[in-house]
Amino acid sequence: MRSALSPSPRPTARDAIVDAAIRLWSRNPGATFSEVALNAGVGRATLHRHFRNRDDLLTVLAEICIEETNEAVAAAIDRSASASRQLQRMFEAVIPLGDRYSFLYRADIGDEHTTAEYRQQLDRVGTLVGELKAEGAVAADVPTAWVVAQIDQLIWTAWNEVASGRVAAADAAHLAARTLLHGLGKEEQP
Amino acid sequence: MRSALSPSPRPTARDAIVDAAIRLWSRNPGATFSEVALNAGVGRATLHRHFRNRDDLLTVLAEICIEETNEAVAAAIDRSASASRQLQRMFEAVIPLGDRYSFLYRADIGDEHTTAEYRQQLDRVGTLVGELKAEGAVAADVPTAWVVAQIDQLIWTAWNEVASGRVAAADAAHLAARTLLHGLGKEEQP
DNA sequence: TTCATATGATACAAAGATGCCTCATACGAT
DNA sequence: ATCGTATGAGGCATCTTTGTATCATATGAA
Repeated sequence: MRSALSPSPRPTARDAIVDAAIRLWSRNPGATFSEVALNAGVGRATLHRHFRNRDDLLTVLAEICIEETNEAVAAAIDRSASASRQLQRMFEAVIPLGDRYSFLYRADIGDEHTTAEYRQQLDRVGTLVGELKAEGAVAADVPTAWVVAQIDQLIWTAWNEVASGRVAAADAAHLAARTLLHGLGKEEQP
Repeated sequence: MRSALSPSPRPTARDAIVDAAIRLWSRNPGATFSEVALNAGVGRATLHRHFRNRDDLLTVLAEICIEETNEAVAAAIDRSASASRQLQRMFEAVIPLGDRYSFLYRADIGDEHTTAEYRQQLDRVGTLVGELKAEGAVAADVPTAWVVAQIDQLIWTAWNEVASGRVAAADAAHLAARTLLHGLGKEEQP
């Protein structure tokens, strides 16, 4: 009998499927189950054994994404630092993840639990925005929802520009933070 | 015989299809041809008479979008004004169009001509960015590609925030321009 | 009225995706 | 070595979508 600590007996197949699905659906959201199985190097039957249907797999992917993002953010954030510093660290931690999870932007997740967790992530960003405002880094008259939307978009835009080679990976996080806080005009205090 | 000026004899059906497809695919990009036909109030056969297949319809929609966007921008831009002013006017003109054409963001257009025209639109924005830099409204050290990407994203983000009621429609364009040029930090010169 | 054309309803075949099943096999734990 | 389990290959029935064709009808122009 296997240890109670590893609920999945042979995780290789499952992991291969998850990886293949992420890789494949990033380029083609309509890729079929057969293609995913082929790309994962497993039989289509095996895929159905692990994931009942498309939505099931998609939900699992979304939850993995959310979990990994939470971990990355938690590891990067230093709550004793200034809010601006936290913002910068968050950009650094999350932008590289865009590579793995950009496809979720086009997919629509039906699962309630997943969407709830996503909303919770946005809420946490909202809290950070509140701190940014309190700190004076963000103007109080700007709607918080607008700032949150900008942060969200900046992450994907930054990843996209890095992925297409138009912006250096090392610059992305700083560029994103600068864009949000100071805009792209000439800096008054260099 | 019909006038040579109107190549489409009875434009109502075609227009109804286009409208329905835009409306439907905005919410569900995977909506079927039958659904589009039903929603347009025409038979599925009629739909096939006007558009050979899905890609055909999608390409036409994309071209309509590009055309309308070009017209809106052309009508709004006053080339004798400052680049900053032109940017603001462009935001004003284009943000409301997001309502009609947001679904194109998730669709992938295979048609070469269409993608070429889209790239051309981005090039025009790039030119405007060049003028913004020359004018000193945008810092010279920021990659032009980054600025273009920001403008592109701002349009959709702005529309989305307006559509969801979190930001007033009247504020959107100004907020977008401010975000891009000055960021969301406290303004040094109020 | 008469005629051409667009349309709606319907049917049909082809293709693809999906979900489920079976069976022989390879692998790991014991 | 043995046993249990996951897997791969393949088959199969079903469902949906798609593209096409047919035919009767409505509409608009002459």
